[in-house]
Amino acid sequence: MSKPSLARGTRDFGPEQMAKRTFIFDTIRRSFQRYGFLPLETPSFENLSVLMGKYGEEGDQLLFKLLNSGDFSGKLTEDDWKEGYKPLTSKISEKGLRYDLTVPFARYVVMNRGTLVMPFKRYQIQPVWRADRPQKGRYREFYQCDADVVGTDSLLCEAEIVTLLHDILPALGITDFTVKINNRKILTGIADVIGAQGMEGPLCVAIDKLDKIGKDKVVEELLERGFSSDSITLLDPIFTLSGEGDPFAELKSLLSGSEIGLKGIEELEEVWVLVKTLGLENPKIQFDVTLARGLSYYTGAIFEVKANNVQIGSISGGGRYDNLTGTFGVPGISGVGISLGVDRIYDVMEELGLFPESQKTSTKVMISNFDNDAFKYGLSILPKLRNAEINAEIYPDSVKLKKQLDYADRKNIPFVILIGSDEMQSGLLTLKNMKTGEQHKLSADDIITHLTSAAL
RNA sequence: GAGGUUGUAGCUCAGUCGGUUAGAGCGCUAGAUUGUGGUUCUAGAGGUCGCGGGUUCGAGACCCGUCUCCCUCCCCA
Repeated sequence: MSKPSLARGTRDFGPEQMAKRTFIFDTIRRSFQRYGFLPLETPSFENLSVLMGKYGEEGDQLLFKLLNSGDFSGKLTEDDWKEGYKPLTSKISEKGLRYDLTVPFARYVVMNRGTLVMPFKRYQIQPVWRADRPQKGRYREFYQCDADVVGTDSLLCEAEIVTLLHDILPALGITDFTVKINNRKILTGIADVIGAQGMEGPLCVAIDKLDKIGKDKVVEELLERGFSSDSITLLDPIFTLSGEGDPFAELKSLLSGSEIGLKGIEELEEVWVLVKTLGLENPKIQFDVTLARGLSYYTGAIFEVKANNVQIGSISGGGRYDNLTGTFGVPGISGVGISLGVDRIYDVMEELGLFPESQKTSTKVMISNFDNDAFKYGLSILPKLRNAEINAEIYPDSVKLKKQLDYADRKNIPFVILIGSDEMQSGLLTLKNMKTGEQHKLSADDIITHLTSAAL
């Protein structure tokens, strides 16, 4: 017999936490629905052939792989062991836990493309798993809330993602946030212009750290990653490019030699215009050339949302992927989406004290259990309360009143009905208000009326 | 995956240089109070000192391994 323990990076959610989490889920779901997204659920695990290769090399490593069931090692040879763990893994594992909701969604779209109404807008709220090393705000099991549109190139989708975020976050009480936006095409353009074609991958990784480690360290890293010093010199104006003034105009002259780079800027300008047309006042959006995001499938706009004044990573991220379904044999379906991290949003709200008070009350009234006769009498009252839509319970054991009231107190139950011989004889039950301590003798019907109208 | 750090009662934590029976606060249980919660008082229960090995006459403390928490890198929600 060993002490029970939680698997690394996982958590239980007690009743109190669940009340808060449900609040977050409900708020997000309501906004998704208001924008016309339809619900979808996909399995917790998928064939590895679906998941592998979609998140870069790093991502493949972070996939939780499921060991084949049964005699998974029966057909292995000595050589299989000697080849190392990577080839071995593919021989003993064919399935893995989902890493995000976007790839399973792409799989779903491909498999159902004949029946879907295009453009298809879906939302999906489910847990995902990553074999990461846990840290503050980083878990191995966490929920994502995704909303994606596939089957249209319209930049309205990007603009609607911006307004959607401005709907959800303030509804949760998070008012101080920044939606950072960039475009992969701009990053590609930069790589072209500085003579490092095709190297936007490593360029992104390094440039992404600018605000964290500073220009000098970024330059250092770029040199290590094989960029020539000429290229880095050409990159210089990018470093000094700030969100102020008209960064687009500045960038345009820098990228004048790159068709794709200019396209990226054009797209972003269009998004800005659409956001304004949609009537969003004081949009908290910021163009950030250094925003890169590692996920390899993004091709257009990329988003990241940061809650300000808290030490927690981004609470949301997303972007446009032109060819995600291409890897499943169906090219030409463009999609764009956003993913919100409930667990990080929870941490942010906890840190800022944003959860509304008194969500705790679940039972409104408890019937006491004085003795066997009173218990039976109470059982006849209980369904009347419930039929009147009042959350009610009866104490199951005939123990001392002290204990029963203590139970009600600790469970935050605002009212208790006391039933003894007097009450049974007269039919007038004692209703006790746990907050004020007041008691009144009332008929069962009057109690129902009173509880239905009571503010609590 | 690399580095650092933590682990003692349900919770938060003391525990000196390696030395007798490992402590406190909070919580929990019971009573003071035979039909009344929160406050108060009294009593009580509760420990494989993360786990495994080692050094020692003797280990909660020292050494090695391992797991876990938290942190940095990498990457991400």
